[in-house]
Amino acid sequence: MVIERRRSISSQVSSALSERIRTQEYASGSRLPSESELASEFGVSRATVRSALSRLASEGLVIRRQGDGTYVNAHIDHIPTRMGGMWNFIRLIENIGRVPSIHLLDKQVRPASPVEAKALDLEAGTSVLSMARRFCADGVPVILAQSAVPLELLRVPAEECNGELPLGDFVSLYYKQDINHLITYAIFDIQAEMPEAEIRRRLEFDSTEPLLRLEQTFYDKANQPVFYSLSHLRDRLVRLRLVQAWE
Amino acid sequence: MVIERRRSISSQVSSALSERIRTQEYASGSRLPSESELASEFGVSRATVRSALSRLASEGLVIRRQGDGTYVNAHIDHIPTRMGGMWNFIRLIENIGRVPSIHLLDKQVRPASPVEAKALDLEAGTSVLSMARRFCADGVPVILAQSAVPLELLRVPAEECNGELPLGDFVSLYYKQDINHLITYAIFDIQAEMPEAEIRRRLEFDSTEPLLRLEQTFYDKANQPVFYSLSHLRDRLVRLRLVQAWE
DNA sequence: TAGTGGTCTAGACCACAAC
DNA sequence: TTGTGGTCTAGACCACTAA
Repeated sequence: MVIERRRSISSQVSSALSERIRTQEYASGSRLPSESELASEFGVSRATVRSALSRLASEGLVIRRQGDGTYVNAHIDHIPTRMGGMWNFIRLIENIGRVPSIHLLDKQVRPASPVEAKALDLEAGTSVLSMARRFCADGVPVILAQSAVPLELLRVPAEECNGELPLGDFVSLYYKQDINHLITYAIFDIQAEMPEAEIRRRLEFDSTEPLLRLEQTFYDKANQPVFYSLSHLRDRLVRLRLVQAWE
Repeated sequence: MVIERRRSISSQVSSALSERIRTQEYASGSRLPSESELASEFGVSRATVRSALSRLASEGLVIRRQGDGTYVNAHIDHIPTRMGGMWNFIRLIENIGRVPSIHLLDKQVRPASPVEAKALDLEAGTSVLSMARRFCADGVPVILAQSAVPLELLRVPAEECNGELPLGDFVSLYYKQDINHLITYAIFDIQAEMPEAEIRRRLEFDSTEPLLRLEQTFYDKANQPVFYSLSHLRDRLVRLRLVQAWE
């Protein structure tokens, strides 16, 4: 592994390790080299290796046992969504082994609705870029997302924004700041809901099955909301699964 | 703060800091003392303070800004559930400002159902302690939980287990190992569901509102499942909200 | 420019599990 | 007993923000 200067060393080490797990170089359930060995191999301090391993452990990818060793978590192989993958619908769909696609149903600049204004901490009537998007798995509609972005945060005109990009790309391309430097945390609200006719129509199904209603608000470092989205998921088709690791 | 030897120093520091936030000693939105100042005050190294602050940041309780300072997250005041609080129904109910109570509806030792056997990685027909429990908020039923524990993990006879204890207490009292040393991670599966008549009856409501269906499996350090639970939440009454902090 | 948080190091000691 | 991960320190330097 070539150490670059741009990214932090511990982040590069953790990427390298998770890559080895992905490629089965460290087989599922097997024990990793000890922290000291990894430190020698990468030419970094043990503290740096520990920082990298902590990240993997918090994702549930490895399990650390004092006095014993660090092991690849065998159960996690089949878990599609780690904590934090909840906002990433593309990954959610890929994780069930389907090919994801995004279709823009509607895009307009309009005054924020009362709910959006409250969530985004805007004056009533402030303009937002509103988009309705449909996520499909192998062409089957599975998620409907209605999102709102404060116009003032965009560095390009709303007309030039491609509404069929994943959230990460969208933010990287059109926001005034990079997503990694922009978003620090998000709040999710999960409910079960019987969808209205309009939502059923847009998801192209007509049964009476309830949907997962997922409300998401993303905040930046200044603790200002920068993205709001209300989504409906056909949870029979795309599963919402999370991993929670203790410390 | 008196430093004890039992708990780790960083854990004690993080408890002390979150207590100060709770009591408004550090007001909502205000800046905390710098890491160096906190290190001097507690008489520990800056690295230890950083470790404590990292925990709070991952819970979304504080926001750290390089070159600026560490701030109490003002938005989090109204967020009832941090990531990881999902398994704690008592806290979920307290967080909406209600008084929680647990009622045992059913308790028996029986062979694991196929679903339970699969989740708990048991041979078909292995005995489990099965409990049906109802959680109330101010006396109103809001959550129904059906749990299964492998009998062999208990250090007391099933008859002596009090079924009206929160999960943490239950594990502490009756499992062969302490919960903090036992459970390392959990997997959650969330769906929306129209409840069967039996579930509606036990939750004492009769409308056609859909419920959140929450499937939880807890794993120990040896990566063995130790607790399985299938719950139904009246999400109109008790909200499922999560905070996800980036690194 | 001063002060903040972010990263990294080298070394020490401890708690714990396997042998 | 040996080797593992868990904790902590003191110090250094960097990246960034605010004044």
